[in-house]
Amino acid sequence: MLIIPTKTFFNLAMKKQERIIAAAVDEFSQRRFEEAKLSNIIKASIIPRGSFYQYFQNKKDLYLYVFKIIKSKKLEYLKDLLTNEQEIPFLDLFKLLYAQGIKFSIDHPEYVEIFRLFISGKGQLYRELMGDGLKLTHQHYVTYIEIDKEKGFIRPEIDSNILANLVINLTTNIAIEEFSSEEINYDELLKKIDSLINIFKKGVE
Amino acid sequence: MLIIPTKTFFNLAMKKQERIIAAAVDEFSQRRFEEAKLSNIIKASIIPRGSFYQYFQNKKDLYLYVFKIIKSKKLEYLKDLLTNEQEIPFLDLFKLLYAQGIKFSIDHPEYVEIFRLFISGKGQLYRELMGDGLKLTHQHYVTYIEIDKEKGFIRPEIDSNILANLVINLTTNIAIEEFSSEEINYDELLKKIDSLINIFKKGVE
DNA sequence: ACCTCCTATGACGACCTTGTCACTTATAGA
DNA sequence: TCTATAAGTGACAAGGTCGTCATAGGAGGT
Repeated sequence: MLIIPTKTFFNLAMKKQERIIAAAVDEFSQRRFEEAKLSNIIKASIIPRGSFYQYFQNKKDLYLYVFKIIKSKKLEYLKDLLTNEQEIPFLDLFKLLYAQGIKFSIDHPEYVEIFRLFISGKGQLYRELMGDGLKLTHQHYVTYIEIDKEKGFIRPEIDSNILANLVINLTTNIAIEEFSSEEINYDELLKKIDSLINIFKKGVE
Repeated sequence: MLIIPTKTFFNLAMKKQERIIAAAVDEFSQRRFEEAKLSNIIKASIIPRGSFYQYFQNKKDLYLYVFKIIKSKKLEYLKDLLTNEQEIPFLDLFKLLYAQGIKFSIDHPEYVEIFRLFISGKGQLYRELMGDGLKLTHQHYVTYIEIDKEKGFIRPEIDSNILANLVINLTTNIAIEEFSSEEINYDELLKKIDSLINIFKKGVE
């Protein structure tokens, strides 16, 4: 999955590179990959069609590059948590991850939109890029959950797989549904998350 | 949102009508509306291009008709529950709805696939067809939850909106993720649902 | 046999997309 | 100033889409 914009692309003036990427982000956040129009990107970044093909092999190449940028930006938000050095209980760790995810959404709504379109596509690209990524995350979570069970933080009857699924589903779906469109207040969001996590912790009854 | 295949369509021999719908279901379950190709449907149902436009105004018309069929079939599975005459507690009602939803998924995987593509599209069509449908469901659920709170089935501190969201998210997403691809055992599924509902009821701690 | 109404048919126009290619311009070093 | 290398350029081919239209076919009534 090597992503190679041409050497030519990197030789370009920074402003030009940025203009192209910005145009691509704009287009890809409005239309999923298959429907996104290179013509729009070209128009918006004011480069001739021919030039584009000197920077990237094709539309997909550009998409992958944009995706790579997004991925690394998101990682910056999560990297401290992902190691879980302090062995935080699973649900608390999840709360933090969730909160960081939301922070990311607020800072970069277009990126989130691209990701949302990507996720919901479930097309060939999805399988290509995500591969077993989600399965790994799932396994990861299951491990944390099992550890929590041993420590007595989580009841042993709970099905680890189902809980992990639930939680993954939350991050990929609810976060977006709930928080992307309307005007957003970070502190209020944190309260919502608390509320949500509490449902999981104590149950509703 | 009137859907009108032509009178001509209904005059057609039943077999022919079914052939066309089957081809449409097949195509629309593989590609979302925008990407679905009329050419494929025409090829698969072995009718000339010109004929198609005597049965339906256009691609969208056909899609709407297919969608209408799916909707009514799904309603058959849920109709007894939706009235909630016996005033079943919310989470138990939800369990039943969920189970019926899964039964539907098993019986009509192609329909589910069409619906999944539709949901994930979030395009213009989505807004047109769903309108405030989901918001109504949400409000519906919130009402049930509040009733349960009064009855003491649900703790009053629980945020009704968040719980309703969570539950809606489950029906539209997890059911599909979890249960569509692999070989399926209905009884085992029911156990899984129980397990899931129990997380909500009792919490994980 | 004729006339009317409904259905069948596929070539075609209009449109749009991606990627190519032959050609031009600019830059930088000798 | 000359030359080599890099970047700029847009018309165009190839391929695909949807929806139309002019014409053909068939069934039934008079």
